Amino acid sequence: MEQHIRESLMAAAPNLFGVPITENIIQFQQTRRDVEGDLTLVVFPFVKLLRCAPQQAGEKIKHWLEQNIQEVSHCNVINGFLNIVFKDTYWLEMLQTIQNNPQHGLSVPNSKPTIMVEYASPNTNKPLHLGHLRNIFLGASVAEILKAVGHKVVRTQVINDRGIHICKSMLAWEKFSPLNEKGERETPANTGLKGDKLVGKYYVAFDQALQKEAKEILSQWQSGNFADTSVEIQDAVLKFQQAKEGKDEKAQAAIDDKIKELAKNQTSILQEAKEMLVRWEARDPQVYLLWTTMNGWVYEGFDATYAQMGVTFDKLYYESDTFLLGKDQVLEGLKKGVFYQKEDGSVWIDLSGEGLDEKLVLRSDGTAVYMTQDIGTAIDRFKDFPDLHGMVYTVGNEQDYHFKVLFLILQKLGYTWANNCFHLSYGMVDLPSGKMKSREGTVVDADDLMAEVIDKAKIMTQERGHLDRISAQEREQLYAQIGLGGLKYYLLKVDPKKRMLFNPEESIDLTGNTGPFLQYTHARISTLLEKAAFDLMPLSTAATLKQEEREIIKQLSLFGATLQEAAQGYSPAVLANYAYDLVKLYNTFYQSVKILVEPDKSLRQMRLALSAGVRQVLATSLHLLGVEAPQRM
RNA sequence: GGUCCCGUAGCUCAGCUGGAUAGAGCAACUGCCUUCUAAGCAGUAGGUCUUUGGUUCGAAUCCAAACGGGAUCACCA
Repeated sequence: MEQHIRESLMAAAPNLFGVPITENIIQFQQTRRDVEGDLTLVVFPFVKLLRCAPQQAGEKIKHWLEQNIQEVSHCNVINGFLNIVFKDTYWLEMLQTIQNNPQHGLSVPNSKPTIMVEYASPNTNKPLHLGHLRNIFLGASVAEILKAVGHKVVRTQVINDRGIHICKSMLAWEKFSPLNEKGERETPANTGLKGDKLVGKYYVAFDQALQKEAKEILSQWQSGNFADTSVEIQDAVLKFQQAKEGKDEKAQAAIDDKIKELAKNQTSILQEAKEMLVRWEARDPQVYLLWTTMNGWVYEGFDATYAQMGVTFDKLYYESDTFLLGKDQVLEGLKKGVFYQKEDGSVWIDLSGEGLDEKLVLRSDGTAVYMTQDIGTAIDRFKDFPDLHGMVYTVGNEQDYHFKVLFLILQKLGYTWANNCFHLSYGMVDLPSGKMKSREGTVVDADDLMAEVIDKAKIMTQERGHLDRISAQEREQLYAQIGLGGLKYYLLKVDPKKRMLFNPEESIDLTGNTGPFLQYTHARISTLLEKAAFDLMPLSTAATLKQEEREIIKQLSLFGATLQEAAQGYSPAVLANYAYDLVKLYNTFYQSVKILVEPDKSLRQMRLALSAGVRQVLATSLHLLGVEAPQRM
């Protein structure tokens, strides 16, 4: 409609104003809520052109609109704003169109290029936590949104299944696991523990042992005992200790940390873990068996968590398969002059021209670093999926710099698709008590949180729900839908790039801007339509619309554009806020108007159609957010 | 210190491709269930949009600086 008015106005401009106008003069915006109108044209840009007061210019356009645009009922000009009111028939036809199209707002599936969306990407040494939840819900939702606007989507994750941190839990399990009466070490089967939890337990055990040993070494150093320490380390420690003299508290603490780091490196347990990594890289059968076994436990645990979360993946990448990738590309890039080599053999890229630093891409011993691997993996993915057009990496904002560099390197290597790669960077999740720190035990476990939220939903639903016609089994399902729906919505309604506060109490709230609030409205409309035995039928276009009703149709008509905006900005929050606004409008309507008991048949039918439209768009929105839409609650 | 992100009501957040009197929710207070689900609705109260300059007919929105919070600057991943 905007486009229609814009084009007509531009075509008429030479006659109407005596001069042609450009597109950017015609600026539309949403009409203020306290003013009559469905669409507002900003008059100011015309003022200069026409050399008259805003009021005059507005009146002129107003008359033209009223006479030449069929859908316009009337207009008013206030303070340089031209508010256009459309005819009721225009809105009723809009409602009819929405009603006839169950795909309203969505694009044709697979009509746009393939995008790979990466999210989750956990380490296999500990269970998933709250931070992962934000990551996963975000990535999963963005994948759905991209699909809805027509992209083909490949959902993927990289499983960080190798490295020193994995060896730590393996080693600790070998060293510290008690034996049962059959002489077996602890397993998920003989302890009943979830696999990822069991492995995580030993990762913690490793850290405790490491801290303990490091502490002993530190106290030896403090008392001047360097018997078990090499001369180089001793020198370094002494140097640091001297450097502390005369520094402020903060600087001293920083130096202490460095000394502690040295002590940790001296521990026998860390040495053992490093040796284990070497043996893993040499494919030592014993270590490999241990590795496969323990990772297997973790995968079983993760699968259970993902199932509870309701997320899936189309393709998995394992770091153990990909960690050697990228070296060839780096060497090739070296030939092409993209990279350069230092005397010690290490390979670097100079990004100072782009305002960044120099960055290492290959160690002097020829082994790969994180960046090397990511270069290789990205290129590999485009080989795996020849029709791939771009990628979305859902990774925390502490890696902003890394991805900036990665995309630049890929560009410089000549991969044009690098321009279609996007780092979906999201802020950290804070707790009211501050930052989550695994060492201080303030990490919120994903499984625990989901269970808690479902439990709370159960209690609250039993208090106020309408459960009489729901079977016991369906009730359990409903509690999970409400609990998880609330949690997902809570994490997704905030702009991804912003750091957010996780308040455990608010996350399971049912009132206000919450998941259950949206679900409730969906359930309420569902039972309403069921009771009315609602069926689609042509609407009478003769009805007069109340303000509440036209507001809703207007909002429904914006769904497609909102979806595009959410896709473009990779922001489920945009969609969440849209859905919330829609629900608020509907609830106002619902409370102020009779529907089922409305005696006028065509009015009743129109209001039911309106309700059905809201339910349809709401259900779609919730689905795109990964939130389930219950029929009753 | 360099670079990047953030700063809006007591709290959590919208609004940010410049436009009218800056919006929600929570918390507080007042009403509304003998009528379709009150997990709802209507209302009251709460703001120098961190500060200072600049651009503009017009700035929460754009630019610059300052202040405050965070991240990041490894031959770690």
